[in-house]
Amino acid sequence: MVLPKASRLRTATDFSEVVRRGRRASRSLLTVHALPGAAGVPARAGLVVSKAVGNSVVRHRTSRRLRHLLLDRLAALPAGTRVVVRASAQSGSASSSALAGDLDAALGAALRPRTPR
RNA sequence: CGAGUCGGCCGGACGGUCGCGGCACCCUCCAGGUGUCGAGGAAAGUCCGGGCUCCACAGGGCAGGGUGGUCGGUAACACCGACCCGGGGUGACCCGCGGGAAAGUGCCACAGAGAAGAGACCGCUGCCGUUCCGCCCUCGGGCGGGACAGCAGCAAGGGUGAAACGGUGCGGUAAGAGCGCACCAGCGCCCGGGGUGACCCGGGCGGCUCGGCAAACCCCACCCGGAGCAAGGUCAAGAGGGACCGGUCCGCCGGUCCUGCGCAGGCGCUCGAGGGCUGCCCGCCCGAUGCCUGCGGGUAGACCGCACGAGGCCACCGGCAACGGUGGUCCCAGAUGGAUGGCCGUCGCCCGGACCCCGGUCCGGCGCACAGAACCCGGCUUACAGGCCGGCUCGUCCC
Repeated sequence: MVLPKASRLRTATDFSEVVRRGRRASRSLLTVHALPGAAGVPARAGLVVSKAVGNSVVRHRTSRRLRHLLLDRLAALPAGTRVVVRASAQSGSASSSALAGDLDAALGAALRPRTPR
């Protein structure tokens, strides 16, 4: 999809594990699933952009935008964390800056410990 | 110059910055570095045709499907070219699911009397009768005209319809009719000429005349085996079982190697289960550590296929053309949770508004199409903001 090979989720097992067991946080344009993992391996991420988002051209443009946004943020995540970002139906018509806002907000919420303070 | 017609092409440009994938080289591999390449005319719809792969060979008949003017082009086609025929246009040119309706069956709504060897509603004509009017009269009647009823004849005219069983004229008749004749149209047959052919041109004869739908069944000619790159192949892994080694609290735990899942039921091993050759029949092939069913469990990874090809460009030659031949030259995406990009700026184009000496300036705009390769080619079809170029035709004006 996206990033350097080492930073991608590449198997269906990875995806279903993160989506099922990870912490979830939603904003209007997207949903973030995050699952902490063992230190030592780099953080990895994957995208889910369904047909609801639009036709092939729209889907690819959306995932490219999300990919570049994700790339900037991946280094800041705790090592071993696995993240799945799901684009919502409205994301197809959203600008990059709007996507960035929602991504930051959702990522922050998903990474916060389950019992804050 | 205006109007039109046909065809070809482009489909944002430049810069900054941060990134991704393939290949080559450097480096011991990874990482990293350098260089280089990286979406479309439709990549789309997946509608045809092929290459390629597997099904033993890719067989016969029936069924089924497809194509449908002719001659070419091609690997092939439902595609392309030229031509023929029919229709439209002054013309360039356009349109066409373009074999057979005289082999058979069927259908032809509504309207209409009648819709295929049909029909008689209005109408036209004759005969007979009733009745009315006019005239003549030797008062018995006669002649002429109208209306109505019956019988018979007709199909010219009206009317219905998308379509009504040839058209015009003359003869003919009670009225008419291809009933007869002339010419024309159509159909069939024959002869001559031209063309590879569809077909065209000319002449003669015939009976007079025959409707449309084949994207209704059907008939004729020709073509078609099936599945598809998740094709197909190599390797790894795996549940279970076995052997060995080590540890042990004697329950077991860990490691290495070999094999490549277990259980139940059924059918079979040349007198053959089952499978393959699309369906059926024939014919044929494979076939025993096998096949089928149920239950439980495991693996869902890597590589090859996979990008040098019916390839692009240029020149010359052959051909009206589609296209072919020869020579030169170039290497041009290859991902696999899926690269080919994100953000910013300048310019260009478009839309709206304002100013303004009709051409510019300024401001605003989430305005700049359709759309993203997935085994590869040849087509078709569909979508598309805006723009460029050329051929030809008609009209007008000037030389």
